[in-house]
Amino acid sequence: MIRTHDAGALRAEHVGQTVTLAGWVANRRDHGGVAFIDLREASGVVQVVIRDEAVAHQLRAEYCLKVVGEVTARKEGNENPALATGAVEVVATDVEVLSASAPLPFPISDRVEVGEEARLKHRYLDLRRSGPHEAIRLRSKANKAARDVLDRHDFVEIETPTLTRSTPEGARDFLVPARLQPGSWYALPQSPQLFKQLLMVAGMERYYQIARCYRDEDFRADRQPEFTQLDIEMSFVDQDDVIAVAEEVVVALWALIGHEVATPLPRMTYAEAMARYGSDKPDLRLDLELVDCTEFFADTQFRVFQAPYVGAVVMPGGASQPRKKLDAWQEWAKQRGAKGLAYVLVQDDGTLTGPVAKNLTEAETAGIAAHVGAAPGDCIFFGAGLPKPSRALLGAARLEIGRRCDLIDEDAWSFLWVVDAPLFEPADDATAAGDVAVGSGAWTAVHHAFTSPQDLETFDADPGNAPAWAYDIVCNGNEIGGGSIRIHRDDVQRRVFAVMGIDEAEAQEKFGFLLDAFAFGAPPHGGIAFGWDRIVSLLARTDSIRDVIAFPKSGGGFDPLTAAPAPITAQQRKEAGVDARPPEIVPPQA
RNA sequence: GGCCCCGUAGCGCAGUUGGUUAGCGCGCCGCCCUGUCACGGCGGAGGCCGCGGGUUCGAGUCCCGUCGGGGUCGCCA
Repeated sequence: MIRTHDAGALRAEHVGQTVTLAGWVANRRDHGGVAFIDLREASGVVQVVIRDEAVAHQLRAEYCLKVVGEVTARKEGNENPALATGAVEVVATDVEVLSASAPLPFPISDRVEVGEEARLKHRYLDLRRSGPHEAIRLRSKANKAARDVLDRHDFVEIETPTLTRSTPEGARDFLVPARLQPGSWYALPQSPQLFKQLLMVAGMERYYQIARCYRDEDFRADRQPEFTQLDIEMSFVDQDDVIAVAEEVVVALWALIGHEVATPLPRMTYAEAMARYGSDKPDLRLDLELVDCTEFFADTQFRVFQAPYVGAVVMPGGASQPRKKLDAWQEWAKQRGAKGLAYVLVQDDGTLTGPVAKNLTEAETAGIAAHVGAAPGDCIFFGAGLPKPSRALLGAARLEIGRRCDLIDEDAWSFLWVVDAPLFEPADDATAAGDVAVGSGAWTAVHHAFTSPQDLETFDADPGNAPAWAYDIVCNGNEIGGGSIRIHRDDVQRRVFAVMGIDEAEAQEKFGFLLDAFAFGAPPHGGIAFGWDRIVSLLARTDSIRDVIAFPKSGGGFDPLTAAPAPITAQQRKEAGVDARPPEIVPPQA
């Protein structure tokens, strides 16, 4: 090592020692006859005193230096309590510039706000800043914590292919041309799902992997085209076994930031989550629930409330909102595709006002505040229509109320399992809401096609009401992981495909290798996958998963650092076989 | 794909109703400075106001288009 000591580790006990340090010029204060350099490296910062003006004068920000000098105690009054090393300084006897630095595109300072575009383009500089730097280190610790837990339980870490077969899962595949078979393509895996099930057939019994996954979908705030899952699969287990292991991982992760997670974590059924919170990932830091008013308004004269579902959510103190704000709520609701957001204001004297109030009968007016738990001064928002979209709107309103009224404790950690999700949902979202008859049998898997029904005998008789062995873990309103018990019998798997409209030939074409494997004594198995980027961003308390990815992509899947994706040469095109014409596919005659 | 917001110096931003030479802070360059720690002082350089078109005597400012970024809904098991 070039250095003998870590700069950030120097303390009073080192006084008198001659040390060699190596690091970067974080800051320089040149006084002419004497100059001070804040030397920064991974361990921290220490002040270096340079008395040779000629040496000090040439130094600039982010020069990489080797410094030889003596650790001395700072004179009384010169200590810097803001620095861990603030009691000492290093008086340089020799300064060597290991590497000069060009003027920086942005300051490497924790005090200065820098735009994301600039940061990502020079991410190697951004990562010199303490915040981004620590986030990446925390991620490494999270990886280790998970590995330690799983290793303790005899899990085997196994890598699965990233060049694989395109399979019709949820999202669009990234495709890679196969040079040796022009016209044929690999797909990058959306997750190691099928491989981990094959590993169970292979008798590995307990598998895990910190796995990169690829999905070619449109961008959203916290989405990256490549992202990471902690992927886990176990044989001979039921739902409780998987949940127990997952909870151990969660406990170890949050211990990294000094938070003790109390287990077992609470559980809630999917149906309950939707009914009480209008979400399959309720944020329980917010103590506010939807109230079902369908029965209450069963005989209402108000046409808007003559609907299969009427629900409400209360905004505490919302009655005093100016008209402008109430109008803004309408805009907010319209932006989410709703017609609007009906509301009633409960005045301090208990009377009801607002456009909806005059449409209510005397009995309704008298009872509604008590029914929804509204106090004088509150605002009651209503959603009416089909249950699914109405609850979704109220669920979103609930969160918006939480934000606007500052009802969410940002320091709290709230975990829960959402269990008993339905196996299928109608494929056509227009019919998804419930009271419209769905005739075609066009069902799609809520979780994925390999999730086991809870009742293996009856699930295909009434697909819309068949519960699955599926479970999601939710933290502060974020789904941080999800899993299921899988189907291990090929006859059950074929019946599930049949409900989804995947016929034998298609099943064989897409998943033949999995179905084949299941023919050879496949063990009962199940697992879970954690959204690793999201989890680390929660631990690091960053807003975006980009902050916990070393080299993230910006919008549109563009990498500002390497400028990928980029055009390829004609020669590359030719060699890759990108333009190869596939043989004519003749559609089978019906 | 729909909607909303933002593109002005290396970075962060201001720029009035459309009106002289487009400003501020930081950074950068030069000089000065022996106890600073976001050191300080003096001086200086640096702008296709994202791009293209239009309106106008005149556009950073108004209009249309386009590109880039961010958010949001759709989508993403």
